[in-house]
Amino acid sequence: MDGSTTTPTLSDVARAAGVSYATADRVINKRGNVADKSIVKVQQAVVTLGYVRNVAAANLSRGRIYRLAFLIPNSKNAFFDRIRQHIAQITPHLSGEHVSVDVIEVAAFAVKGLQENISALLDRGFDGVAIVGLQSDALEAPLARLRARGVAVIGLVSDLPHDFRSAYIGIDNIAAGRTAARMIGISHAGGAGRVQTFVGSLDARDHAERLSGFREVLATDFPQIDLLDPIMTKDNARVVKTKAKAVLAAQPDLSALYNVGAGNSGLIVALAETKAKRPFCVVHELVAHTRQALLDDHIDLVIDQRPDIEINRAVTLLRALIDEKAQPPTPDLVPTIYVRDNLPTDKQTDATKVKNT
Amino acid sequence: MDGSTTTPTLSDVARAAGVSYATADRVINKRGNVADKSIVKVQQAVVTLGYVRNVAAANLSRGRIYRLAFLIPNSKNAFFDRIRQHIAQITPHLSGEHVSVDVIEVAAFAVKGLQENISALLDRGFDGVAIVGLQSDALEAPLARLRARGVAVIGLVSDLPHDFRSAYIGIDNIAAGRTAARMIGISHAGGAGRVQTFVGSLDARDHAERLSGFREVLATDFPQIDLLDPIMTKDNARVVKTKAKAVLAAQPDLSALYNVGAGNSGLIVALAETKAKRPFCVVHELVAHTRQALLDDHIDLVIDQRPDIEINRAVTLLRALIDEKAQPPTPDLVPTIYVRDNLPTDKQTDATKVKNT
DNA sequence: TCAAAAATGATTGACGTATATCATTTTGGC
DNA sequence: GCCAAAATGATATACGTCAATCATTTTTGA
Repeated sequence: MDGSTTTPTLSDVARAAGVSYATADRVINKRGNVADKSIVKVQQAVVTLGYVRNVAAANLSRGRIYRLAFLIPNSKNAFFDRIRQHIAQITPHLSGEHVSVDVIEVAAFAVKGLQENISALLDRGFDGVAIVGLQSDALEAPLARLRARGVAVIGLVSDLPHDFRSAYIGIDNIAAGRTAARMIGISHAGGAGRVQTFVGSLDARDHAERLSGFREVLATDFPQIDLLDPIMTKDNARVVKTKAKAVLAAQPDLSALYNVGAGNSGLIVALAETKAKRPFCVVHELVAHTRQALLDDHIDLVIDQRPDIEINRAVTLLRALIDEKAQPPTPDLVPTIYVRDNLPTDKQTDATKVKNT
Repeated sequence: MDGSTTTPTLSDVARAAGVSYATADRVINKRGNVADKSIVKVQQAVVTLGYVRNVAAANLSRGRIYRLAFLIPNSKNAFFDRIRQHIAQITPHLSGEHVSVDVIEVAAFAVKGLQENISALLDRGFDGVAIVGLQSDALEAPLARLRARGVAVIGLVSDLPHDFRSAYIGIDNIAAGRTAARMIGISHAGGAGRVQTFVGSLDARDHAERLSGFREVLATDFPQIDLLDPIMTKDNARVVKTKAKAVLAAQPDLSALYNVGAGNSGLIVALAETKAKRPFCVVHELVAHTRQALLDDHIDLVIDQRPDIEINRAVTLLRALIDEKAQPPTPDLVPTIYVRDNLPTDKQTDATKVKNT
């Protein structure tokens, strides 16, 4: 419809600007030694022609590969396993597009360790880095140095100090907490109730945010539901199990239960071993055992952040940042609610492929 | 870690196979006039070297652009508006990657019209087509002809006859119906109830599937909830409104309501105008008015299929099919549950961008 | 005004593939 | 063992960009 005008090349730009190809190239690639007026002429030609450089050709020429790094906590927890696994799965496909991905394991939740790992990235020649972050001033200096070298930096799952990264990819944890509360509210059908929450640590920003969102909605929209003080678990499954068993025994009229953090395997065991009718249960992150618990009817709801999608986004975004290219509008990441009926197929066990007939 | 072995080129393959570049090329691009033993030698070299052709270089060389078409019903409904809008938004970004997208409007739900539109694609030189399909034998012949020309064909949102497309991108509608039932069940907190469903037409495969999934779960897991016979609406908002008002008046003890199909704007008006305590309401597809209805507390849940994600997938998948390239493992599309607390930002009104600092 | 410095132009060879041409070698049929 | 047909090799150009070199022109400043 709009005429098949071929996309303009840098030669076209040079011609339109009335300069040589060499000069246009010097402007585009910021090689210096160009008069200001030439720069202006080229820039104008770029906008009037709508020139956008052919990244494929550019990469072909310079033999570029995108060197990416992911800093992931070394927690042996199922959620991060899922992340690591997904990265491993896409790596071979990415190498076909000339992007290499290194996963760097970081001591979990240790500011110092993360800080050192970030500093250690400096001379490794990465083009972009995605970091499962922490909110700490101590990270600002190393991040600033990294970015000064031209490395693209984004926060993943858990954010970094805002001014020291280009973007954050992850869900809104306040919204996640609010969603949990909404669902628990719905499950009470207007009746009264009593809810117990489990929290890893309130120093973890995501936990604190979820809990505050949860409280908000419960207080505002479901005042007839009592909220007990949260139980601290350090995200440890054994702790969760012990404390959950104690609570279930002590509070037989508990109507709902929300685990803000990790350690769900302990919770699931505790619930499975309870004879009495169990409370309505909401947890976070779909992994093998929470999936199974949904199917076994030991829990009711899983709120998931779809880390696989987050990782794909991170790769795409880092590439765009490295190429200094605009991103197309991207569907939002939202806290995803799973019940036993809308589960994705289990990729680990079940290898469903697209049929290429 | 694994040594920075450069990716092998076709010249490497030729050398390893002991043939000339020209012959290797003849094999790779199926130009014919090659002895069988040469074909074998080249193919072996390909696997031992792990050669994968550099698509970027190939496209650069042949100046290829991917010509894609989307066949979308011309329904003036908000859901398809959303699809059209998303396509329009990504089009400029895609053209930067040498893919052109044409949207072709098709008379809604008319087999004949769809059939003719598919036939009309034959000589338009498309490389790939995504079709919001119908299950009808009448489509088989034109689809077969299209694919015989080497055009990649996939079903979108609503599937095509299975053997005549390479893949289907859309949600599992049985799962969607089951999910609706699960949520309605939860909202009853074990109590009894009575549910009214609204259906556009049982000839529409997606509606029929949703309803059957819905029935299944309700019968199995929530037998104490009565399911009334579905009300037919032809997906017409006015019809929905009239019938909804009638039902709400006649059945004051209705505990839940599920609209399987379209016409939600009518339903929302009917609910807004009802004085009595309204039943628990579940509908499909997040658009401006269902979003607003969630916020206004006129409905409780929206089950969405995230058409924007589906479209992105369609584009990616078509490209992979055209290039005869393997797809990386892709996160599943699942029916997404929205409450008022986990809504995505509204792209229409609210332009949140990634900050590039 | 002249030399030095700065800017510009012209040109070239990669990168990996597609595609074409033409010459040469091998094969098959009789 | 000869000829046509089939297969193969050798080679060139193009795609759009990057990166480099060298020659030439323009500007600057004392």
